Amino acid sequence: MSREAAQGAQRPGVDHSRSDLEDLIGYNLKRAYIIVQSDFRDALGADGMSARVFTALSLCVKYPNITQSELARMMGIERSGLVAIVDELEAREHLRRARVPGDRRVQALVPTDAGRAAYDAAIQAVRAHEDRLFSDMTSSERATLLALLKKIRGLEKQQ
Amino acid sequence: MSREAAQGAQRPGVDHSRSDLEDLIGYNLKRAYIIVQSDFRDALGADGMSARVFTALSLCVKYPNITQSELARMMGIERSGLVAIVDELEAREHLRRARVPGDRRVQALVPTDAGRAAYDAAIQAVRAHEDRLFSDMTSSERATLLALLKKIRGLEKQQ
DNA sequence: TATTGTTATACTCTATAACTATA
DNA sequence: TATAGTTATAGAGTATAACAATA
Repeated sequence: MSREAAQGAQRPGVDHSRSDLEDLIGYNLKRAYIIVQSDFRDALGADGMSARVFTALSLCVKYPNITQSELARMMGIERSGLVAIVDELEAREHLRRARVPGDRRVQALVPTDAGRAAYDAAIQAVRAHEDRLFSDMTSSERATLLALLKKIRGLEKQQ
Repeated sequence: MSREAAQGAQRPGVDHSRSDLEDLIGYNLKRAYIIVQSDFRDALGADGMSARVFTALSLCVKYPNITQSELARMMGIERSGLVAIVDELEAREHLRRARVPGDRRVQALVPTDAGRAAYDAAIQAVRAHEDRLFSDMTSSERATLLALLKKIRGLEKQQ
């Protein structure tokens, strides 16, 4: 007899097969997030970019000459936390910190050709990872999920 | 003129208003997760339980006499990581480690009356937090989101 | 005074490896 | 040999506070 069955037997008539947790969006969001992030890591390999480095590179490619402060704000992290991310991308020679004429406080982030190529390869790998992981979900389900997640993102309180 | 507009002007005809990231489930999942977890923390207060401690207590209440190994497996974390969680719950006097007759290696986790009361209060606070945070979403949208997140949870590769 | 990038530091969460006591 | 709980340790990822350079 399994432990679960043994526990259930302690309180007859009560369904122990589902926890309160299973009804919580936060709990399900966390568990789903862990699965997807784990698969992302596997897909990009041992020396691949982490999700946050990939995100930073994506935004630098999309918005060349973005400043670190702007990038941090877009990513929802502190400026201080971005330093190590930019350091890594610079060490990989995917971008460089460029001085901006007119404001010597600012560092513009400029992707290199190698950085753009690395991003193109990475985004293909990431799309392949999602296509494979979510192959049991229909396009409609994926679109619905995306829309609902964006709705949650819209609920964020502005600070 | 905004920076985004300035950047868009650099490559006419290309829509820079949306990043590749916005189409990725993983990215949206992460951003949504951060918002919900942050609101969870605010809702439970400065000396409230963290999400993982709340989860552990929930499972202990639901499955009294669960072992630490079983609880770790249910939570998807290592046994070693559970020690600090159980330590905290024991320090709060929400549960106790009980010796099990017949196998002296095992510690059964038994919620106290105070633990059950604390859980009842916490689950109410958590439900209130989700009801408030997701008040712009219909019951149908929330149910759909839950179902899709559970579908992702079902994709986890078994180790 | 305010902002940009940076450093120092600490905290949370997690994992791996090794240990002990039991089985 | 294998398992349950534990400890030591390290690595992400994050935040806060303070600083120098610059505006």
